[in-house]
Amino acid sequence: MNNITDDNYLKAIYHLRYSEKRQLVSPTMLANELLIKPPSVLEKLKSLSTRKYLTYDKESGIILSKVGIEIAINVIRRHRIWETYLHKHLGFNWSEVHAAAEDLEHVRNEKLIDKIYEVLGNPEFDPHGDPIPNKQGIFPKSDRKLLSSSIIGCKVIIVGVNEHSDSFLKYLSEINLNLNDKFTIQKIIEYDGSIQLKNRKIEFVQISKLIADKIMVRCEKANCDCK
Amino acid sequence: MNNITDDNYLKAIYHLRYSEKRQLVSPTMLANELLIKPPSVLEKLKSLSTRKYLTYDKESGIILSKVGIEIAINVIRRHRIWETYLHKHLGFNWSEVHAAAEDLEHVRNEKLIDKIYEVLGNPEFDPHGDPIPNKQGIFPKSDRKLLSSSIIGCKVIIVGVNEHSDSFLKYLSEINLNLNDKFTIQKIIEYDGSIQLKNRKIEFVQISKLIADKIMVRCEKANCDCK
DNA sequence: AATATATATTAGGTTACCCTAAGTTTTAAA
DNA sequence: TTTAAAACTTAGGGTAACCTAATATATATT
Repeated sequence: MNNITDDNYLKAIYHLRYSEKRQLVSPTMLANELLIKPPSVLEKLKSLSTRKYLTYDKESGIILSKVGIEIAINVIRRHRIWETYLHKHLGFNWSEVHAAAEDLEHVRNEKLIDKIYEVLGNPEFDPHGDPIPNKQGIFPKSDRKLLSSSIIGCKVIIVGVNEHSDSFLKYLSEINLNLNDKFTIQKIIEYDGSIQLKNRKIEFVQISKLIADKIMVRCEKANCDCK
Repeated sequence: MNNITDDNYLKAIYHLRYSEKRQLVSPTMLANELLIKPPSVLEKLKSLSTRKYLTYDKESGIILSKVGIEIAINVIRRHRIWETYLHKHLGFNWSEVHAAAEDLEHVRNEKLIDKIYEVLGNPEFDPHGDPIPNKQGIFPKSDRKLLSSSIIGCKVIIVGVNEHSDSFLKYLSEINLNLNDKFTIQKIIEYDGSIQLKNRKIEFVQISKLIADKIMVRCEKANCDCK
């Protein structure tokens, strides 16, 4: 609880570098991510680099040190474990867990996080399908791909989303797309990349490419040609 | 999570005024309670009084406003609900719950606290026997008195403790005194006020006045002369 | 009452974290 | 390649929350 600001900077840097996969993380990108101004970021970077959590220079951008990565992964771990707990044990839905976890992720009580992790049965994925690192900081493997990269005939199972906004998650709930649902790809409209899906319960649903780009799936059709 | 410092000041003032029952709360008392220096307290009091959470002058001392009391009670409520949850649902013991709850009490997520309160069945007392205010801020009634005020023959049930330190709680566990245990007062040593207790499981245990002053009990002997 | 002690208060300083304004340096477009 | 736009950086400022040192005011003690 004492280093909330540190937590948030390191988490944001990690996110840009390893989730959004930017090969260079700049101060301005960080400023946008954290909704603060670049000079504030510059100042904080000095402090974080003095403490060896990262290095920064204009050519290479911001690079987390080993310790910096460890801290960031731990914050992410706490966040995702809490999200899972709120969802599974306390009846929070998809779109509610994130906000609460934003606070809970800063509570550094090892016994607490170990305990709820254990109670949950050491889950590998949170309610958005995001992987939960184990206590050693290792992320579980998964063969997820973008729904938008599916082809006709794929039998996909929804394993995650790349956007956690309220409006996005509410939309998915409205059209009855939920984590772990299975669908067959019925048709792909070439012109705009829209995708038509169906399964037993849902005879027909069409989603735009924009949406399909934010949904992660695993294809379970044997010998499918999808990559 | 945004007003952790406010929370802690208001909680400490409330505690001094209503739990320790000081009829006047002074800046120095607050400083000692919060482990900071008096000038820091004076400064913060200005801010809190500007925002109408309290008034302060040397004659009357620090007096919480209605809103100030409300906020303090809410912090206490969250703290005690979390303590209860950690104890009942997550296997934390007496001496572990306090530290974790110190952080969790600052998480202002109404749905979260409502939910765990509900899951617990709207408990009236926390694992230390302290009363949990309901959502309206009303504390449950209880007829607790100090163990040190008991007399020979009292049949007491331990309903709470007035100190939450690790060492104190560990000592109680060591001598096998736990919340809700029942004992008969066997003997009181006049010279120093030490008290000898027994029950089915424990043939003999003697505790000093210092300890007895920190244990709250309810006497269940009919027509007992104890006050 | 005089003195010692404790409390209250003011003054001034530090660090963390944020800001705006204004140059500098890149990068990209014309 | 000159110019315009974007990103980087420095300078200087503000607020919150802490501090020490020093003074003022009570409160006790002798």
